[in-house]
Parts: sequence; structure tokens; C-alpha cells
Amino acid sequence: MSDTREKILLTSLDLFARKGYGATSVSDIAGALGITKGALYRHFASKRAIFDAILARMEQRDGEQARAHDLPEGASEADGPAYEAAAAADIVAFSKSMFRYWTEDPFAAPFRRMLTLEQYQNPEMGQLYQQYLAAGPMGYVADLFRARGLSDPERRAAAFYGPMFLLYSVYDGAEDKGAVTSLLDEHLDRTQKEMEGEGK
Amino acid sequence: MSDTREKILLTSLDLFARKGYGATSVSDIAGALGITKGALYRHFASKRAIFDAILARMEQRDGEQARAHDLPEGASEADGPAYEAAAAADIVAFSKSMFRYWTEDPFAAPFRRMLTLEQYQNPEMGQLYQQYLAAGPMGYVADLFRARGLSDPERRAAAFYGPMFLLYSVYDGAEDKGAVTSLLDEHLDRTQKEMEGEGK
DNA sequence: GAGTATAGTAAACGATCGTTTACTTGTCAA
DNA sequence: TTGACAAGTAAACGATCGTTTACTATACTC
Repeated sequence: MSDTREKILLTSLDLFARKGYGATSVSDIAGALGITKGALYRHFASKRAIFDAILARMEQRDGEQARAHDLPEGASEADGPAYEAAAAADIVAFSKSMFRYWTEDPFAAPFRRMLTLEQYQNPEMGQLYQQYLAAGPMGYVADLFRARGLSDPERRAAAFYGPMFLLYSVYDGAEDKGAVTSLLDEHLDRTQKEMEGEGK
Repeated sequence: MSDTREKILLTSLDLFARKGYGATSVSDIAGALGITKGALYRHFASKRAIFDAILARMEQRDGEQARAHDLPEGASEADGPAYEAAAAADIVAFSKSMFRYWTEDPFAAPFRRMLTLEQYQNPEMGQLYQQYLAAGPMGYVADLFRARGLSDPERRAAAFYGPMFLLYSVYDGAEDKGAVTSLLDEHLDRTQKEMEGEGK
């Protein structure tokens, strides 16, 4: 059936993640798939439509993931912190799965890199980058800390999420990816102990 | 004289930092400067030559800065940690000036964003990105911690540099840049106290 | 004042861009 | 068996790409 459409989507995502949207040509995409440009236009109306479909796919996946963890969708933008106090172990476990998701998931990992490349193109891309990868997650963690009644939630959030965010980038350029994952685990395990030693 | 060459360099850097090298056209650059493409080719042999000149300029600035702080140049790649034990206050002060440098310096700030956009293009750009902004600084801090005889230098380095690295990105998308700088200061001041409370 | 670089314009080069068109297949229902 | 539709190819479209060429104006040297 139309799994060609799916191949176009994933191949484009990989190219956008390496060269950026503007520097990737339709010929590049078609060439990587072994089809002609004409065939590609049977499945997408334009190059931009492929990009939009990728964004829509990520939005859909994000919604599903939020529901799976029964967290309020778009939690990072909530003004009133309505989260119940989450156990330190839960936050840490969630963070580990998030790290795996953004580094190893066949869709999320290239999407993260693509967004990294598009973030300065226009304000909307900048907002998406912040929401998915930078200020968004940091604010979300800050809200969790606030809900637990911890002091300095924002400083703590930066201390918690900063190393994760750094290790995304280090992971991308690392030969020994396992060492990076271990470093993340050390950070999270140490943080968990500190939080448990502090109580609510 | 040839301050046109300088204008071309800086204008190109700004465009490369927003759209990426591949998506920036020579017409874009010439148009932004109010000159024609032909005039631009009087000062640079090719579009790539502009990019190379930007890289060379950064390398030169990096060397000067390293010498000004009398640190061994390319310290992050040194295998034998030959650093003397640096005082916590020195490390923190140095970090604050580094943050200002990469967020506000008229050359370094767009260069950081440009490198962010080019990091996945080819291995060399990836290495430069790691060296200037990710694994490089983290490894440098780890070496400093190791020289002070601290345990877990890599985990501590991630805890120290991670929030800085995160706040570079948050700073880029923030409306209230001052709040981000304050958050960095909170992080660094708190870390300094922790380090001083631990001694060598 | 004649000669010569230097810094600029305007136009054109071939290549490639995103997109469209005309045409060829293969598949499956009527 | 025919007709229709879906998925593909090949070629061409005008626009723009990086680069080159021919020419002009300005300034400095002999």
C-alpha cells in the first residue's frame, strides 16, 4: 500500500536531521529512496508538506506518550501546578525513559536533531524547540519540585535537567554511547538519593 | 579600506547562525549588505571561503582567550591533567565570564548558534561543536575536579556544566534574558558553596 | 595628466532548485 | 475484457543557485 509515504517521511526526517530542511533537496530525498521526484509528489503535495507531516507525527506521539504516563498534556505550559507530589523514584525513572526516547527512538532521535537545526529559522520553530527540549522540560521538572514543596524549584530543575540536556548532545558525538548513558544514570541515581534524604 | 571584508564576515555569520550555511545564499549575504554578488567576490573567493574565515577567526579568538586566562591551549584534549588545583571561586568566576561570552559576545554568540546548526553536517563540524560547546568544556571541568582530588569528576562535571549548557539554549529563546542569567548565578553560587564546604 | 589598482555594477554562465506535465505500468472491480 | 485508478518514469518548467565576465567609477602613483 502506501508505505512509500511512510518511507518518504522517515527518510526525509533523517536528511532534515543531518543537513537541515533548507539544505535538503527533493532530489536528495527521492535519490535516497531510489525513486524519482515525480513519484514523491504522488504522496506529498510539496516539500513543506513533508516537514509539516513530521511535525504532526511528533505532536501525535507526544500526546500518546503524555497519556500513557497519565500526565496532563502540555503540562509544561500549565500555570497552576496541579500535579500531585511525585515520588523521587518516579521522576528519575521517567527521566531515564525520556533520555532513551530522545536518543534512541527511531523517530524521536532524528526529530530532536532536526528541531535543533531549525530552532533559529523562525519563532515558531524556536518555540517548538524550547517546548520539547529546553525550557519546556525544565519548567515541567520545576513544577514537580514546586508541588513537592521544595525550595528553589527552578534552580533545582536546572540542576536536574541540565545534565540530561547536555548529555543529549554529548551522546550524539560520542563513540562510546554506553559511557554517556552510565554517566546519566550516575547523575540521576545521585539526585534521587539527595531528594529522598530531604523528604517533603 | 577593506572593512567591507569584515562586514561580509559578520553579516554572513549572522545569516549562517539563523538559516544555516547551506540554506544561506550568496544573494542573501550581498542583499543584507546592500552590495551586489560581484562585489562580494572581490573579497572572498567563494562562499565556502567566508565560512572558513569565520572558523579561523574563532580559532584565533579561542587561542587569545586561553592565553589571557593562562590556561594550556586546547586544554580539553590534554590527556595528562597538568592543571594545578584551582580554587572554587576561580572556576565559578571563569564560568560566569564564559557564559556571558557565548551568549552576548557579538562574534561568539552567533558562532555558537552557527555551530549548533552545522554539527550534524559532517564529522569535522560535529567535533568542533563538541570541542567548543559540549564534551570539550565538560571534560575540561572534569579535569579541574580531578586535579582537586574530587571523587566522581565526570559526574560532578556534568552536574556543573550541564545547567550552563542548558541555559545557553534557554537564553536563546527567553524573553527575560536577565532571569536566565540570574538562574545561572544561583546555580554557580550554590555550587561554589558546596565545593568550599568539601575542601580538598 | 596618464596609467593603474581597487571596489563596485550588471549581466550572463551552467547547474540545480521545487514543481508540473505527459506518459507508462500494474492491479483489481465490473 | 475493459476501464479506472494508483504508482511510477522521464522530461521539461521558470526560478534561483554559486560563480565568472565585461565594464565603470574612484583614488593614488609616476
